[in-house]
Amino acid sequence: MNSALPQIKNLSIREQSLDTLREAILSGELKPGQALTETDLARQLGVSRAPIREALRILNSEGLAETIPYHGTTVRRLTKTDIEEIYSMRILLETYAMEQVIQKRGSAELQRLRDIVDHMVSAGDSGDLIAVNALDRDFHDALIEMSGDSLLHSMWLVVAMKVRQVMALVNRRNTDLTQVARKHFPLLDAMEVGDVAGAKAILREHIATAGDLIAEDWVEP
Amino acid sequence: MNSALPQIKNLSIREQSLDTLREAILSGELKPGQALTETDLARQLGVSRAPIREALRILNSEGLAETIPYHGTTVRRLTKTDIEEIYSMRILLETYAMEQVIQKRGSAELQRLRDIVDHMVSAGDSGDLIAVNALDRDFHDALIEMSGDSLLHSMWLVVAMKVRQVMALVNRRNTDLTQVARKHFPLLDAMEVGDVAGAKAILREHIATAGDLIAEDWVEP
DNA sequence: TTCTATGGGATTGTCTACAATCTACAAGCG
DNA sequence: CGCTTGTAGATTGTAGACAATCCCATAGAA
Repeated sequence: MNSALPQIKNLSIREQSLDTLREAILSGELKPGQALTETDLARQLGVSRAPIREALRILNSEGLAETIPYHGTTVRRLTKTDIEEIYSMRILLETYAMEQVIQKRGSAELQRLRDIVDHMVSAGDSGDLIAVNALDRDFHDALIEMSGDSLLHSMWLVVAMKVRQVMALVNRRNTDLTQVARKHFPLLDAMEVGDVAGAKAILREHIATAGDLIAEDWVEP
Repeated sequence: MNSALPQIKNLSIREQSLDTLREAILSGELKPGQALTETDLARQLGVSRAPIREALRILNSEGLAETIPYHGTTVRRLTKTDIEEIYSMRILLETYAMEQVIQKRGSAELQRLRDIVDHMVSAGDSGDLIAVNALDRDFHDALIEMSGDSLLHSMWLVVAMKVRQVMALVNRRNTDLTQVARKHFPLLDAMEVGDVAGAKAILREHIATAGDLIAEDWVEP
């Protein structure tokens, strides 16, 4: 049978709640320190507390929420140190992934990355900040995914979520969008010729710069 | 007040269940693939299903269990690829931690590590396999902890759990205990003189060897 | 005034019952 | 005989009620 019908997915209320809450946290809609009261959330989403509680337990172990027994759950606060640690971890995980990718020497992989960067440049030239950010995420996600390491991937998900949250919370200074995207080209070139050390250095600097800019003017409430 | 009384901790049933189940998985008592039926677990532990469910959700996001909707939860299976990825991640996280520790140049830190190794050597000479393993864990945990990076620490916990599980499941060949402990000395020496590259190489080889031995004769059920 | 109980209100923790869904196997149909 | 369809049993998913705990304001005593 060759059906073109779309998959019907009946996600549990727990999963839907989890997705909703996580998205709200990562987009900055729910701010650090904000209370996540089970009863309120249940009422707002029109469900009972049970699935909400299970979703909160998951957010807890993902490091996005924090629960004090009999007191309440809140969106986890982010200190300047947290930001620095997040970006250090990014460097560690991404440079490792990149090394794996380079050693595979797959031309298809590199082409995929080039395509993403090309799109990013276009978006940058048209001043589409949202698209640039989305494609930048795609680029780094692709790098991890192409490493083929599923444990790395699962750990990356945790870090990438925190990165998204930080990006959503920071007052983004007017960066030169046309430049941001083009910064990826030297990286691609180094990867192309199999220059592991060079590529790692570029990537490290690339991420560290972004992290420093954010950590620099990070204000905690 | 300077009381020597032990802390009274009123852990929730969820936490107690979580600890119990996690310990059972990590010790190999609950084997990969084994069913974790909520009703059964609740009956065995003498509690209701609600806290059990929450504990299972946590085990899921820790990667120790796997749930198929309306079908059941099982202890996550471990493939040979999983083992390799776990040990690769160990190398990545531990070498990073070590670099941070070396750059701190703290003599207290190094002394603490030396103490652990000394104890390990004693335990090895008396043929106490359990103690050697525990102290080896202590050594690597200490390394991570001394890095002072809390994000690194939280990610390490996940990996360290998997390592424990793997160690518990593998048929340990008769390794020379008196040798195992002493292998740590070159590492300490390199750290002492601030030889980052050397120390990293030793540590990498140290972990990779252990991982290869296990991955080599890994049999999946 | 300052310290110490004590009560109220809010929140989470737990339990039980019921609903929804899945798998496997058997019954019906061509 | 082969395929579809229905049904039973097991398991998870959800709901709502009740219990336990914590924080804070408030009243009272030294």
